[in-house]
Formats: sequence, C-alpha cells, structure tokens
Amino acid sequence: MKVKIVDVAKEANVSVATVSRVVNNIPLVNEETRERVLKAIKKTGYKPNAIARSLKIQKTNTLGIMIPDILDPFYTWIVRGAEDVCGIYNYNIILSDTDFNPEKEKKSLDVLVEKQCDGIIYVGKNLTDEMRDRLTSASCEVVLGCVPDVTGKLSGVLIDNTSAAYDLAVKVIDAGHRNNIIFSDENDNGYIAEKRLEGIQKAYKEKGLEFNPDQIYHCLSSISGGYNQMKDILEKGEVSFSNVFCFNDQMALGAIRAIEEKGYSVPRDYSVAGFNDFWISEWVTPKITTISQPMYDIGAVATRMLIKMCEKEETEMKTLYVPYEVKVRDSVKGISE
Amino acid sequence: MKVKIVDVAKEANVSVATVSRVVNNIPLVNEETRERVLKAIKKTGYKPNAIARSLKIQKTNTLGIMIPDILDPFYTWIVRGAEDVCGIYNYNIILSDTDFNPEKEKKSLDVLVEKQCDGIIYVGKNLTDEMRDRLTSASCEVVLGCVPDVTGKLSGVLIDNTSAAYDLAVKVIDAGHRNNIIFSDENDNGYIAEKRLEGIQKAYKEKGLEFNPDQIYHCLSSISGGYNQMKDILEKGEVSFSNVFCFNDQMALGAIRAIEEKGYSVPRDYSVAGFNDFWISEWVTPKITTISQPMYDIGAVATRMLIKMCEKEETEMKTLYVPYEVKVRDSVKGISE
DNA sequence: CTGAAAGCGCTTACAG
DNA sequence: CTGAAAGCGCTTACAG
Repeated sequence: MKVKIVDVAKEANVSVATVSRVVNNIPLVNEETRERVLKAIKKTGYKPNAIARSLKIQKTNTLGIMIPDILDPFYTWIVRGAEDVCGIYNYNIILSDTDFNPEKEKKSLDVLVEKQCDGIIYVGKNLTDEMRDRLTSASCEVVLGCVPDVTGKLSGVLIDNTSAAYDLAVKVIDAGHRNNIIFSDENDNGYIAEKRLEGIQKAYKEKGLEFNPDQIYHCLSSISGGYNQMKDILEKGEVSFSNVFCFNDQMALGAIRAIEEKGYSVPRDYSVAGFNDFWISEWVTPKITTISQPMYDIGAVATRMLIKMCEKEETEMKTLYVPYEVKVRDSVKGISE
Repeated sequence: MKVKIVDVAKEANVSVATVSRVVNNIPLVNEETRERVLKAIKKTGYKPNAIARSLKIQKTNTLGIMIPDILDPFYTWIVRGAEDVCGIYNYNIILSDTDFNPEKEKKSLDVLVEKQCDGIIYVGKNLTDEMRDRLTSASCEVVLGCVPDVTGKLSGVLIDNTSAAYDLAVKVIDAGHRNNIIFSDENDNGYIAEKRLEGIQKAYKEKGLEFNPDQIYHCLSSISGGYNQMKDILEKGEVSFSNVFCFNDQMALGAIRAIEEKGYSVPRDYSVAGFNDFWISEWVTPKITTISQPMYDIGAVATRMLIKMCEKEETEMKTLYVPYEVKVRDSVKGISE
C-alpha cells in the first residue's frame, strides 16, 4: 500500500496540514515539529502524490510538446532544449509525435489539455487556421515553435526562413549557379516551404534570374526521399541544373549519394545545398553547405517563454526570431563565406 | 473558466453521475439521456479533467521513460517505438533524459513516481545495484530496456551483446584482422561495454589470439569522441592495428574521418567496425559495417510489456532477448557475409 | 505555530 | 435507468 500524507501525520503525531507544510517547505512550522515530520517521512518512505496536489492547486507542472517526429534530429534537438529548461524549473514533458497528421494533432492536443498540461509547445512546418484556433482557445498556455501565428494571438520562436533562404540563395547564385532545382517538402502548402521559396525567389529576382515553378520537386524530406528524387532526375536526364536546394540536410545527403552513385561527384559535377544543419552534416563527405538553425535554443527559449506564461510572469504574446547562420562547407562549388 | 462535469450536468438536466457514465461510455444509460448529455457536452465544450479522474481511479495512463539522452539516435528510436505503442493503448509518455548521471536518474525516478506514472521504462547502458533496488521497490511497474536485471526481479528487453560482439569479432578476425583496438565507453564499468568485451574476448580465444587490455580505449561515445581518440592514436603513431571495434556507429564515423584526415583510407589502410547501426550508417562513405539492433522494437516491446503489467494482464517477470544482425558493409576490409 | 474542514473534479457502489 | 453521496490525496483559508 502506498503511504499517504495521513500516514505520516499519524506517525509524527501531527495533522496532515502540518505535514503538507513541511513537505512544501512552508516556513511557519516549529523546528522541532518539522524534524519530527521529516523523520516520519523518511521512516514511512512517503512520496507526495503529485496528481492529488495538481488537482488541488490546479497546476501540474507538466508541459506538452507536439512535434511531427522525434526521429527527425531537427525536432529531437528542440525536445532536448525544452527538456533541459524544464529540468531547471521543475517541469516535465509529455511527448507527442504527430507525424504531420492533422487528426493526430487534434487528438494529441485534446489529450494534453485533458491531462491538464500547464502549457503546450506546438512545433510544426505549418499551422492551419483550424489548429491555430484550437490552440488559441485551448485552456492552457501555448507557444509555437518554428512556425508563427500570423494573427499574433500566439507566441512563437523561429528563424526567419525567407531571409535565411535568401542569404543562402544569393551565395549560391553568386558562386555561379544560375540553374538550380529545389527539393521541397512532399507538398508545398506549408508555411516553412513557402517562406523559403519566397526567399529563393527574391534572390532570383535580384540577380536577374527567372524563377520557374517546374524547378520545384516535392519529395519526402528524408535521406531516401532526396535520394530517390535525385536518382529519378538523373536517370531521366531531362533536367539540367548545377545545384539543388534541399529543404533539409537529410534530403541533401540522399541527393549527394544518388549523384555519386551515377558516377558523378559533388561538388565537382553537381552542387547540393541543404537546410537546418543536422548534426551529421559536417561529418559526411562532402560536408554539407547549409543553413544552421539553433534548434536546441528554439526548444529552450520556447519553453522558457511558456513557463513564464504558466507562472504569470509574462502575459504579452510575441513572435521571437532567433538567429540562423549560413554554413559554407563543401557541397556547393565555388561558394565563398 | 473551465467547464466541468457539473456544468454539463446542469445543462443536460441530469446528475454528474450520468454525465460521467456517458463520458466513459458505460452502456447502462438511456439512449435519449445519452443524446441530451452528448449535446450538452458539445455545447459547453466540456473536456474531462484527466487529473481528477486519475486521482479517483488511481491510474494515470501515463508512462515515464528514463533514457540517457534523446539526442543519441539509438535512444530516439526506442522512444519512438514506445510512443507508438502508447498511442495504440491510450497512454502518454513523460520523457526524462538522465545523461548517465546517477543523481539525475534518482531525481527523475522520484518525479515519475510522484506524478503517479503507471509504469516506467528504464533505459541505460548499465544498471547499478542501487538503481535496481530503487526500481524494484518503486510503487509502479517497471521494464528495463537494453540492460537486464540479473536478479530477475525486473523485466527487460535487449539484445545479447556478448554474442553480437562475438559474431562481429569472428567475422572481422576471419577477414584477417588479427590486430584490433577497441573504442569502448568513457568508462568500462557498464554492463553493455562489459558484455561486448566478453564477446570479443571469446572470439579472440577461439581464434587463438591474445587479448590485451591495452587495446581498449575509453572515449566519449560520440562522433567527436571517436574522432579525437583516433586522431590522437594516429598522431602518436605508437599503436599498430588494422581494425578498430567501436562500441557505437558515431564513434566509428568519427574514427573514419580522423583516419581520412591523416591521409589514409578506410578500409584500404584501416578498417573500422561500428555497433548499433544508426540510421546514417549506410549513407556515409564508407558505409559502416556494424551490428544492427532493433531499437524501435526494443522500445515498442518494452512498452507493450509494461502496459500489460499496468493492466494486470501480465505479472510474470522476464528478460526478453531480441534479435540483432551483423551488417556487413564497406568499412571493414576483407569481411564477408 | 497548529489543526479541522472544505474543496479540487472526477467515479462508483449503493439505493431506488 | 438515474441520482445522492462518499472518497481519491492533497492544500489552504480560517480559527484558535
């Protein structure tokens, strides 16, 4: 049988109120009494029931985090950042993979709300109006990661995808690549893909290049997604290009392998640019030129904001843009810092 | 204000008991009444408070998972396996990174118990007696991942590390590598490192090779850990070897890069064998020869066992050994399937 | 400084 | 088929 507060109260010959006070470090307890209670706690092996406490104080000290897929290192780092901050402030995290699946997202949100999470971090590549409304009207605090709420009702932490893509594209174009293709997401109706496309188009415009939607390919944002797409292109041999912009580094790595498999070399014959800078990118050959995002920080900052909101230290909503960095490495020919 | 069960009871002109019954799908409710309640729920936007429910029914439908570090893809896959199984049975997961830190482990266990997790999955490279005792006497169900309880009191899911290392070592030795070094963990007092060492030693013995503890190097089990160690060895130039056994693929990748950086080639000049088969291993050059573990399955199976225990469908403790596979790829010279 | 008591939002035996 | 009431294990205003 689990020991509960009344058991230690009996053991220490005090009321449950007193036990509660020493457990919660409330000062106004006689030192002797405190000692006695402490001893009783140790003797009985009492562990407070956080569920009962939560029900009473209407606070669980747990946060929910909704991410597409913990297996994608991009999101893994966000979760780690979130967890570390939670550790500091004595919160815990309920993890929920949503697989870009709207049904899973809805269900996940409901469960997290029902489990009385004090707050929820929603991370994704896109935020539908419906999801935004649900999050806005949820009975707990919410912070977005990687995606903003254009209506300004929800706080968020992310990078400026347009300007990041623009910066990269300018460098790539300046390196002489006037003929690029793009490996975007499976479907391009997502916020992030859209913004990055905007950035690339802006660079094209400035550099006097024509942007043609045919240059966009939609593939799975995984290594094999990039691999298969590139293999297909090379085998058909109908497209000419000197560089491919991949919307994440996994796709870039896959594309590189497909190119090599066909007997070509990166960056000698084809260049490949990535995005996100996952932790392997500087350990593969060639090292991938990419945009690095402070994923860990995005998770950490979003969590800190959320906790502040949960503890009413912060009530103002804001969208925070964190810095990114162009990582010039070896997979794009002719590019300079 | 959050709407609670009494609010919908009023709205539907029934008692809270009746509302509770329809919420929980208890059959003995008049169809009309049910309709009325359902309507009231929809109208009020009622969401049950799972915390209150948990307190009453003494079950939270949440599991805790203690892992060293979610950033290590090995553990990431375990978590994903766990989460998917949780999704099926309507459980949630509280994630807890312990960083191989005993203090963090203790604290984490306490918190998970206090938050009334129905069960806990403990994943690690080692299980100290103290931790085993704490887990055994915890007031919730426990399943171990990757590490067994030698006393048989706790269930576990893992591969047979000794025989896996043995199988790999035999192949490597048969390929002509009679001069190997080993990159183990930072400290070798862990269960997994010990078992793998045993496997290698067994192979040595069978093949008539002499095993010398000097061949073991202790480094961080990360890419840079393997990289730095190998760089150091090569620069000092005092050790001769033709192959290095790395106790995970990250170290192997790092070692490969260090070797290449010194102007050598893998596997032409040196061979490198990995362990665990993380998802990048067949996409790097050279592809890493390694042991693949069904990480996802370990997480999934452990979780299924745990849920069965939580729901009293299973009470017998058992240690389950799941199959591993030797993945012969390109990083070890002369090796055959 | 300490305790009795109400109440957090549910579920469920019990009675009808 | 439905409802009144007890109780899950805590916290905390209130009284002393």
